[in-house]
Amino acid sequence: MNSEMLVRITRYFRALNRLRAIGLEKVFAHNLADAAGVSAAIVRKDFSQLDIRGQKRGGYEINELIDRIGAILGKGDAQNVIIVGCGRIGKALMHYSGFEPDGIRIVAGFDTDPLIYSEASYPVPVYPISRLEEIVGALDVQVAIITVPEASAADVAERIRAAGIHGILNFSPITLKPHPAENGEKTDVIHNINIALELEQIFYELKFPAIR
Amino acid sequence: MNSEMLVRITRYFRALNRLRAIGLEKVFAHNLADAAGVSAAIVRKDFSQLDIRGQKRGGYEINELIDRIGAILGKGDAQNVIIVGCGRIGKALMHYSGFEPDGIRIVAGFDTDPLIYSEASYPVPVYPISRLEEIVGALDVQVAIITVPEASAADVAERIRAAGIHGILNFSPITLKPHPAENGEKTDVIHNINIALELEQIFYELKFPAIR
DNA sequence: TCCTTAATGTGAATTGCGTAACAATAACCA
DNA sequence: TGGTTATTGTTACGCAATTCACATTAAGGA
Repeated sequence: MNSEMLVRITRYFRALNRLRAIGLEKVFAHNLADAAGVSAAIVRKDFSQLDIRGQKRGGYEINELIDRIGAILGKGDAQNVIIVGCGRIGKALMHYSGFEPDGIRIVAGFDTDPLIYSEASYPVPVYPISRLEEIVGALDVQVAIITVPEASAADVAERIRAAGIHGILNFSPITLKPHPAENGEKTDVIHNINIALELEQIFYELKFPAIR
Repeated sequence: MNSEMLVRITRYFRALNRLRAIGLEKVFAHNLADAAGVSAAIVRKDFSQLDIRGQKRGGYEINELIDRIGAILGKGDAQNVIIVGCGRIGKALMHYSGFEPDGIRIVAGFDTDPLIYSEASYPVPVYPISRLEEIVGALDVQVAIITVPEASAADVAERIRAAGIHGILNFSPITLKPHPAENGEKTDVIHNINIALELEQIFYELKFPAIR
C-alpha cells in the first residue's frame, strides 16, 4: 500500500457510499473508476492487491467493498483532532460540518492570545496553548491541525510533537518535515497544505497547458 | 515539466527569495536542496532541464535564478482570484495575508445569500452570484476559489466555467474534474483540496507506518 | 445446450522519475 | 604554472506504478 493508492481507496470509499445512498448494490470497475477519477485498470489492480474479489460479469458488491475498505481505513476507531491556532481559518474549520460523516471529531482548540481563548463562542473548548500537554493527555488526540501564522509554525509543530502527537495537518506556508524516526519512536505523519502554492500552480498550468 | 517539478520550482523560488533576503548572492545545489527539502541531484537536474546554467565550483547566481524562475512562474502578470462562497472558510481566505507576497490578489467574492453579500465588512467587494459573469468580465480573473457547500459545488463550478474561468481551487468535498477539452477550448485546471480526506489519510498512515 | 458477450484478474510491457555515478570544468593554492 | 578540489551537468540505471493485453469466467439468450 503506497500513498497514491491510499488516496485512491479513500476516494473509492466515498464514491461507494454515495452509490449505495442512491440505491445501488453492485458496481463495475469502470463505474467506480469514473466516480473516483481514475482508470478502470487501476481499480481492478487495487482490489486485486487488497484481495477483494468481484464476480465475473457481475461486478463488485458495494456493501462488501464498503466493509472491507472501511476496515482498512480504520473506521470505527476514535479519530480525535485538535486545532492549534484559532484565527479565522482555525475557527472556520471548527465550525466545518464535513468531518462528522467521516467519524472525525474536533475536540479542542488552542491559541496563545487570551482575547481568543477567553471568548466563549466556539463549538468546542479553546484553551491557552500552555495547557496543550495536559488536555492532549486527557483526550486521546492523535492529530493536530496547525493554523497559526508562518512565524510560529515551526515552534508550534515542535511543541505538538513533544506532546506526543505525531499526525499533523499543516496549513501554514512553512513546509513542515517529519523528524527522522529514532530508536523505536513513532514516525511523524505530516501533510502540508499551502494554499498560495496551489494557486501559483494553477496559474502556471493555465499558462502552459502542455503540462496536461 | 511535470507537476512534481512545478511544485519543486515554486519551492526553489520561495527559498531563493529568503536566501536573497539574508544577503546571499550565490547558492549551491545542495544548499537549495536542503532549503527546499529535496536532493541535490534533482536540483541540478531540474535546472538542467530548464536550461539554467551555474558556474562550476561557483554555484548558481540567486538573482538570475529568481529572474528565470519568476519568468517561468509568470510573476509580474496579474494573478487575480475570486472567491465563490463567502461562508466561514471563504471569509477566512479573503482576510488571508499570505497571498500578497506571491502577487496573488483576491479581487471579489460571490454568494447567493443576500444576508452575506449585503454585509459591508469585507476586505474586498462581495456580489450576488448572479453578477458573476459581469464582474469577471470586468476584472481579468483567471482563477476561482470554491468554498461552497457540497450540494452546490458542481453547479457553481459549471457556472464558473461558463463565465470563462478555467482555473479552480476547490475546497468542497466533491472532487471536481476538468471538462474534456473540445475543439480548441481552453482546458480546465482544477485542484481539489479535501480537508477531511487529508485527515483520513493521516490517521491511516499513523495506523500503518509501513507506508513509510 | 451452446454461443456470445461482458466483465474480472493478472502477467508483461511501458513509462516516468529519482538516484547514483562520473566526466567536465573552473576556482583556488602553492 | 600546475595540481588539487569542489561543484556542475549529464548519462545510465533501477525501481515503482500504470497501462496494456488477454486469458478466464460467468451470465444470458436463442
